[in-house]
Amino acid sequence: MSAIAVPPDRSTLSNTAAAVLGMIALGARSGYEIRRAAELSVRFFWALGPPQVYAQLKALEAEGLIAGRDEARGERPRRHFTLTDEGHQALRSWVTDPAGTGAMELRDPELLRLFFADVVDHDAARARIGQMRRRSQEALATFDREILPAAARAGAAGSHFPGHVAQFGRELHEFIAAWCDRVEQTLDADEPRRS
Amino acid sequence: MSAIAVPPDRSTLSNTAAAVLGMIALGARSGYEIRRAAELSVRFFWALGPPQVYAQLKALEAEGLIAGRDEARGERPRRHFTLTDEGHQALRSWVTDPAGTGAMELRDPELLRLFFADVVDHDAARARIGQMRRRSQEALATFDREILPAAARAGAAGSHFPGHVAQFGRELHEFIAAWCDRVEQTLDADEPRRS
DNA sequence: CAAAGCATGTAAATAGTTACATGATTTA
DNA sequence: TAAATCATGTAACTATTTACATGCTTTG
Repeated sequence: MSAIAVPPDRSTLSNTAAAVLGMIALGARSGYEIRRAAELSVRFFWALGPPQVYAQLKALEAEGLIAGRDEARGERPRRHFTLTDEGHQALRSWVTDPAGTGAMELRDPELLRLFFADVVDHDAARARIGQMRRRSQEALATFDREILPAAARAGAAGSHFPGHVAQFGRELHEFIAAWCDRVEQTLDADEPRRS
Repeated sequence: MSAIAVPPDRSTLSNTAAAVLGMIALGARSGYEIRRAAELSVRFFWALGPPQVYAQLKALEAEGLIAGRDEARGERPRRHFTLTDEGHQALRSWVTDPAGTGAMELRDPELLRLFFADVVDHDAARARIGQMRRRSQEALATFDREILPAAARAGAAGSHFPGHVAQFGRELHEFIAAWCDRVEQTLDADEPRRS
């Protein structure tokens, strides 16, 4: 009953390390490019902060999974990275690894408020649901405007799964918006809104 | 364009503080009871680790939002808490606060692997999708066996929103499982599995 | 060429997790 | 009464975020 999610020995990549490695495999070269590309793709199911990106680049290079070369412009440092053969192999192993799974973690302040909405009146609760629906509608717009086009570019370059996953994100928010509509109707049925 | 998510001044509760406060409002008395109840309810959209619970209890009591009394048994310490009037008011303000919203954060190692699945062959990718579907099916079983019954108990005691939110969780995993089926079919259409 | 914005990276602070320590209570 | 399990809490560690520092590049 081994409960270890991600062993700290470096034979297996951590998820964050793999995310950085994978972004390079998809064509991002510098830490900055990784950050930008991640904002348009993995961001919605695996956020990466700047320090994590640079820390992982350092560690991955030390392990020989990526090779960096200096591309500084003047005083401004810059490093460009590519995968080594070991890096490609490590990424494939990580994707395949049947032991390498884990729970989906969700963290949503709006659902949290809704959970406790019995302490306020129905109008306030309905306001929360409206807020939650609006948030998903804005997310849908972001997917259509930014994330799906970026995934389409990856698809044109031969990588199809970013598109599948982006589509998942879009449909997830459609599901949430539709759910908000349904609870709101349930609430209205329970206690009709006084017009 | 104030980008501050949760101001550190204590006129507004942090989400985690509110989660603890809310669990007490719903009837949990000790840190331990909060932890147990949280595992059966808010866990799936707002996880709470033990140290966070006890840290928040201390802070909430210092602010006068909860009142604690000693209920030790022998050498073993134990404290039972109830909301003060200020605590009730703070919880209502937090639930209502229109500025108190934030992004839904998702973190899913399985989606992350799927995102990079172009580096492996189709059978390996299909295995990942199968893994993801199975995970949601197990989650569905947990909802049916534990989370929905707990929410029903809360409903019997007069709190209906836990039930709505639990239902959201269940339907979310139904959505995910159905999505897995659909991508798998898309993949099979693209490259029929060699039987 | 000055100002604005883009590109690159890091330090410091915060939040969250893992693992454990230990006393009470139940059960064999 | 010994062993197992339940209940309660904490110390130490790790991950993540916020905010910033700074140098290039473009544009008015």
